[in-house]
Amino acid sequence: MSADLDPVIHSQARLRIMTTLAAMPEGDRLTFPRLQKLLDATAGNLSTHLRKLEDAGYVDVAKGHAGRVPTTTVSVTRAGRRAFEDYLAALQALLTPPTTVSEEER
Amino acid sequence: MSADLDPVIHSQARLRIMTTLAAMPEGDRLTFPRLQKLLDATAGNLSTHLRKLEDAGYVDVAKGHAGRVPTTTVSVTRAGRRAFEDYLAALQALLTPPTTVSEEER
DNA sequence: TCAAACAACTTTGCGGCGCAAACTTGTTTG
DNA sequence: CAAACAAGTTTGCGCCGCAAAGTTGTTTGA
Repeated sequence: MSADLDPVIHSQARLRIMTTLAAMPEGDRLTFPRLQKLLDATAGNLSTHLRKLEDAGYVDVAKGHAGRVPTTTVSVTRAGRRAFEDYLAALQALLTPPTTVSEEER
Repeated sequence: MSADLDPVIHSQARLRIMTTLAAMPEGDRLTFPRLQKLLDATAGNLSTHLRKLEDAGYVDVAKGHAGRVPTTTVSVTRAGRRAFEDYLAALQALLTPPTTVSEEER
């Protein structure tokens, strides 16, 4: 009945990633190191989480070059924003207890 | 800096358990089967999650007898309520992005 | 009266997840 | 040219969550 929380988003780390990215104006991107610092995550950790979000189509990970140094940048996709909104709605619903439980007895 | 989400609470299943129990008046208890039905969980699943919450001191699991049938009842502890509130606060904080990121460059 | 079905849990087994250490590739500095 | 550094990625391992199977005790029905 009640929608499940998207497991791709429901995890401390990825939830923070999504929150951070979704707060930016559409189209804006963050560099990998910047995001890493913001979240205070290890690179390895961030890398694997980003991969998962990417596999789900929630973020776009692009390898570009800043000067001659290869730099990875990240942004939310439309689908990502949508999934995040859905997640928030589901969370809201979950945190609202079933309003004085229906009258089905034991 | 930002407080972490209590991992004991941050999980679809246990979050729902805590939400349900915390919505009840202090001292009220739910039977195991009732809770199981409310959450639409398997007994095994519910059992292990309750154990974890119990180990953390967040719920009180009592084995009593209804008539002559042994019945397990559950309720939140004071510590549980407190932990749940803390969790909600931490979640709120997490979902509020770092308000236009501090001016530490690159 | 005794066995078969049922109720209420608990334990087990296993696949998947998240983490940091270790590795890779490329760049700058002494 | 080597040593240190930066930016990621891959690997290995321990923990987690799930449902199937098991346990204990009770009710039903032949």
